[in-house]
Parts: sequence; structure tokens; C-alpha cells
Amino acid sequence: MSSVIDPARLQTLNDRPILSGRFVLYWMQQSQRAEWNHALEFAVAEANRLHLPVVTLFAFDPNYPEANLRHYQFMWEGLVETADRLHRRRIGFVLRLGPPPELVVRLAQDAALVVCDRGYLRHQRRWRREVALHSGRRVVQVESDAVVPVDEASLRQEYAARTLRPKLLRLLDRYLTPVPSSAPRFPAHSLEIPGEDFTRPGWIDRLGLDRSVAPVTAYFRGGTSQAKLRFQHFLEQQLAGYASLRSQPQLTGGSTMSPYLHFGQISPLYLAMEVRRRAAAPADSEAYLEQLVVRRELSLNFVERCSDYDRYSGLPAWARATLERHRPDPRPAIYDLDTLEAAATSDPYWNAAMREMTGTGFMHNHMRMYWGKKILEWSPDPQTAFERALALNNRYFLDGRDPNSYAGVGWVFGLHDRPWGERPVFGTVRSMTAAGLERKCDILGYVSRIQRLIAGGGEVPPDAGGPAIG
DNA sequence: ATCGGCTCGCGCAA
DNA sequence: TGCGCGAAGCCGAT
Repeated sequence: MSSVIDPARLQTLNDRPILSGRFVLYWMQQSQRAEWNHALEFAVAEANRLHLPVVTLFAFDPNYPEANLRHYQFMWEGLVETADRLHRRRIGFVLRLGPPPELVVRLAQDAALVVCDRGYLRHQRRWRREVALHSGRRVVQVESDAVVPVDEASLRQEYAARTLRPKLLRLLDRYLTPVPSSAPRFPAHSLEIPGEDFTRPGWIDRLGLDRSVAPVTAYFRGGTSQAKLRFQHFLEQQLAGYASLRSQPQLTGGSTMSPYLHFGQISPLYLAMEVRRRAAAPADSEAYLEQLVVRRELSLNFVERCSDYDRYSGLPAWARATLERHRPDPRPAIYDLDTLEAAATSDPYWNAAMREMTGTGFMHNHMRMYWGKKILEWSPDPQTAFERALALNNRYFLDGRDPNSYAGVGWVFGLHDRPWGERPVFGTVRSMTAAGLERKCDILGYVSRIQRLIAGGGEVPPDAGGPAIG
């Protein structure tokens, strides 16, 4: 096997041989980008070695779990750009409609080898198992959406950030290296593999997708080039002082990379290396890497190692026990789901956060915590609160349904945290209050920032206004 | 304004 | 076995 990619990022998922075939198939799923993609570059290197072209397949699944038009629109914008970038490199890109494992197994019948990227959620792991089982040729998984590969970082479910942090930081320098890239020697043009004509405008509107949540194109345009423009803006305007200002939601939303990371449109390795390169103060670089590497990869560890990552039963025992003891406590208010969704509670700070979420597909990280804590406080019982928070999270956020979603909602209920002083409803699970927001940040400034944002229809950085499409 | 107490479990020192 | 300490908590005492 080719050694251009660090072997720690590779897993051979079956014991099938490499066969003779017309191409090397790269099944793109998690890492939806044409650069800084270890899986893609591994496929290119293997194809060159085997004297074959590379064909990329993206299986566009109109029934993807919990996906609606907001998510699909953003993903589609990214795929249009990625397909164009791959064609320019003489790498094939085919998009087909349907369930991923079936489509991959079918196209794999003409391939010598199947290369896939790595995803950590239940259905992503299941899909890869099925492809490995039924494709009949070797399937190699290449991990490109973690800075430190999850199995290198830790083989156990970590209890908290403090137990994973030293393991990650020990390995960080070793993995902060660019992705080796080589030119494909055998172009894919002549293969003529049929696929959807998906780049034409309006294509997405004919798919019968769940249209109940509107796209947020005034705030976020999908695609690698959009992600990079945004990130350069962040590096220039907001990285200096990030360590002290990141919990001030009145200022900005942070780097806003989470939607792009969720769809694999940007590489976390690229972000980490850029921050290291550009930060003037080590404290700012460390604070950003704490989010991008420590907290994000704690989420990967959680969904990979905890089979109940999306269920109340996945919370730590001490948290479930204390919440259970406080189940009978009177709540200050109980809102139904419609009232929450309509941002019609009596808390203006929470309502602003909810409007940011429904209106823009994003929320400042600090407000995500407050938002969740209040849902716990305002629901009839903790299980219902958990289900509501996760459902709203996954429905409205562009980065919903991400490992970060499950760890983030879980944190509200005590996951990766520790007990604190006992309080009504929360028990010893950490609480948050409106008075705390008033004490620690300019929360009225946040409310008016969101009002302006929703009224003005967008705060896409001016230099990032260029088209991601076409 | 700042500080300690609240409470659990992990990891390390002993 | 003991001890320090941890995603951003809150509250009351000084």
C-alpha cells in the first residue's frame, strides 16, 4: 500500500484484494472538499501506482437522517465547487441520487479499489461496514476530518476534556503537517460514467426534499472558497484577542467554521495550521486550538465510543441521578415546543438566541449553552428537554447532526462536566441564569446585534460576498 | 470586586 | 488510599 499518507490515518475495512478495474473509486461522504483531503490524495496516489484514473462518487441521499432544505442547499453549493475543482485536476466526479451504500457498491463493481473518508456517527459507520462487506474489493478508509486520528488519541470513552487534552496535545505537532498531494497521471475524462447533471440551477428543487426549514443563503454560502474567505477574515479581524473575547456574544460569532467543518468543506488541519502560523499571541492560538482540536475531538471520541450518544441514556450516571431526584421540582415556567420554536418565551436573551438559530442557521457558542440550559429548566422533565434540545439543534443549525451537536447538547445535561452546587430542577448539573449573562457580557448588545442581523439580512464578510457557485 | 463552597470521578503520587 | 482539580455555573459572605 502507498505510504504517502500517514498510516495512522488509514484503516483497511475488509480483507478483499485490489482487483483489476477501470478506476480507483473515491467514495466522498464526510470530507466534501477537493483540497487538504487525505482520502482524496490517498486515492490519487494509489491510482497513479495502479495506472488508473480516480473517480469520485458522491451519493446524494434525499432521505438523509434529519436533513432539510437548509442543510441540502448549503451542501449542494459546496458540492458544485468541489466537483469543478476535481474536474480541473482531471479527477472524475459523479453525483448519484439514492442510499449511499447501494450506490457505492454498484459503482465499485468497475473499480480496482475503493477509498472512503471517515465519519463517526452511527449511520456513517454502518454505511462503511456495508460497503466493505458487499463491494467485493478492498475498501480503505482514510481519516481526514480529525487533526489527531481518533484511535491514536484514545481508545476509550473519555470522561472529560481534561482527560483527553494531554493525549491530544502530546500528539499535536506530529499531525500538524500538510497533506501530501500529487498530480493524477491518468485523467478520468474518457470514462464517461453517468451521473446527475446536478450543477444546473434549480436541480435541487426537483428532489422532493423536506422544505419545512428555509435556506439561509443571506448568511452562509456553502463551499471551500467561502470557508477560506471567512476564515481569512477571522484571522485578520478577530484572532487577536480571541482568548479574552470569545465568550462575548455581542461582538461576533467567532470563526463561524462549524457549518463548513460539518460538511467537510474545510479541513480542520488547514484551520489549525493557519491559526498556528498567523496568531501573534500564543494565548489566542491556544484558545482557538482548544475549540478546534480539544473540544471538537472530544465530540468525535464521544460519538465513536458511546453507542447511546444521541440518547438520554448516554449521559453520565451522576447527572441522570441528580436530574431524576429533581424531576418533581416546580419549574419557573414550562413552555411547549411551539412556544420555544417561535422564540416566544418571556426571556428576551433566550428569544434572541432562538431567532439567531432559526433565522441564520447558527448561534454564538456561549449562547448555545445558555439556550440549552433554559430548555432543561423549562421542560416538564429532563428526558423531554433532551429530546427537544437535540431536535431543535438538528433541525435549524447548519452544523446540526454533527458530533459536536451530541456532545454539546449532552454537556447541557452534565456530559463532560462536573457537579456543582445543588439547585432546583438542575440538581448538581451546572446551571446558567440571565443574571449571569448580564454579569459577564453585554447581553443587550447581543440582543441588538441579532435584531440588526435578522433585519439586515446578513453579515457575510464583505470580501466573502463573491459567488460560490458557477 | 473577589473568594470559597457546592459535588463527583479521574489520574497520578505515594 | 489520598489528593488535586476540572468549559464558561451560582450564591452568599467579605
